[in-house]
Amino acid sequence: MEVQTSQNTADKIKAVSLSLFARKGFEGTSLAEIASRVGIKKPSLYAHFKNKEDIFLAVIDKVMADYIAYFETVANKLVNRQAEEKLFILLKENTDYLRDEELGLIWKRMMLFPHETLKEKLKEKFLASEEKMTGTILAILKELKEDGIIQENTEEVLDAYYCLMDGTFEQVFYYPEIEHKRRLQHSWQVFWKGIKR
Amino acid sequence: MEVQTSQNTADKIKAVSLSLFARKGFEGTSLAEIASRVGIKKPSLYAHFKNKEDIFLAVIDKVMADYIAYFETVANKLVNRQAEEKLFILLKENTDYLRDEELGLIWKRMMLFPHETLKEKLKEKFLASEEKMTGTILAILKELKEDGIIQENTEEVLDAYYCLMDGTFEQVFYYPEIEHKRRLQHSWQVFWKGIKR
DNA sequence: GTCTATACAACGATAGAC
DNA sequence: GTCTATCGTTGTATAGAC
Repeated sequence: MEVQTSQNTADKIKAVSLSLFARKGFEGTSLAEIASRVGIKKPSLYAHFKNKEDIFLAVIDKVMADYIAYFETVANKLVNRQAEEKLFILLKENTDYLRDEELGLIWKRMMLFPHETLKEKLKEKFLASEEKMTGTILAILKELKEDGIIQENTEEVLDAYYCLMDGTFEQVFYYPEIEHKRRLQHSWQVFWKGIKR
Repeated sequence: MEVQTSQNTADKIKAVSLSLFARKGFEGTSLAEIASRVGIKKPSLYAHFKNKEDIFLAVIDKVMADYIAYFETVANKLVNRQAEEKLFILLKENTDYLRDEELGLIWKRMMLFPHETLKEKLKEKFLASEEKMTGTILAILKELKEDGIIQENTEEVLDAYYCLMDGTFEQVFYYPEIEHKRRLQHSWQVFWKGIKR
């Protein structure tokens, strides 16, 4: 196995494109700017990718893979923790990860304004990661219920947790980190009081 | 005062543009398509607006004005209601209004991915409506606190309420109406339990 | 794999006749 | 106020030499 000392051109294209697609969207990003930032001429892009959509899909694949990999490391952080802590860590780590501007932005763009012709492909990829998340959450809720810490109505708790997650996710982009932290803390406290026995 | 029997051309342009900007964004919308849907030729647009940005700003102005007007009618619905109900109605009406696909989409786009050169102008317009909202919420919370119904920590309650609002707003776009209604109900129940004395 | 050169369509915008 | 005609630019994409 060879050691990769530096990014090859295809990877560099993907990295540059991620940044541009995140900030400017699919239509707002031109191949000319991508090529320029990579340091090659426009036609050279076609030696690595079939066309613009092909570049976009490669970027999305990487974003998804990175997110799922990150989720695995978070799941590892949860072992040997109290169930209550697990629920909070899951929430906090998620927003911390997506706070990374470019990652969070492209994630948001994908989910809210998917490019028309790529809608179906994106939805598939997204559903896989969502199922994983729900499985993890449900396991924690089961634990909490068996210990008699939270109420019995799992669906209510799960719906409220996802709403909490979506709300804090949204707010990552409006507010500076320090303010967001306070809002997250407060929202969590109310949520926790709301689901306790 | 004359009675307007049908839309004039400028209004038609704004209506068509709202729909296109909402679904395709600023860059994704072409003047050719706007003109085509209005039923005129491209250069005729310039008899009504200075350029593309000018059309976009006119659309945004209308969206904002409509939203503020709607908020007024909601505020009227609140009188003679219990404070708890007020808080819920405010939440529900807001998502109901933004559920209108085109309105909600362009609102979301504006706030999350404002067009670079229009960022400042949009922010101003948005802040005005947000202040109004916060004022209304705080008045309700004060009422609830004085009656000893909810806890004393107003900042915590306000932060959690906004998170609830942002979360349900986000979910308007993911889930079909019937599922969203259930999620809203559940999230609200947990929130309410969480802020009660 | 990278380049120059170029094709070709679509873009926003303007000129000027009616 | 609407049109035809057209400008200049930029967009994606391809051909073919090195």
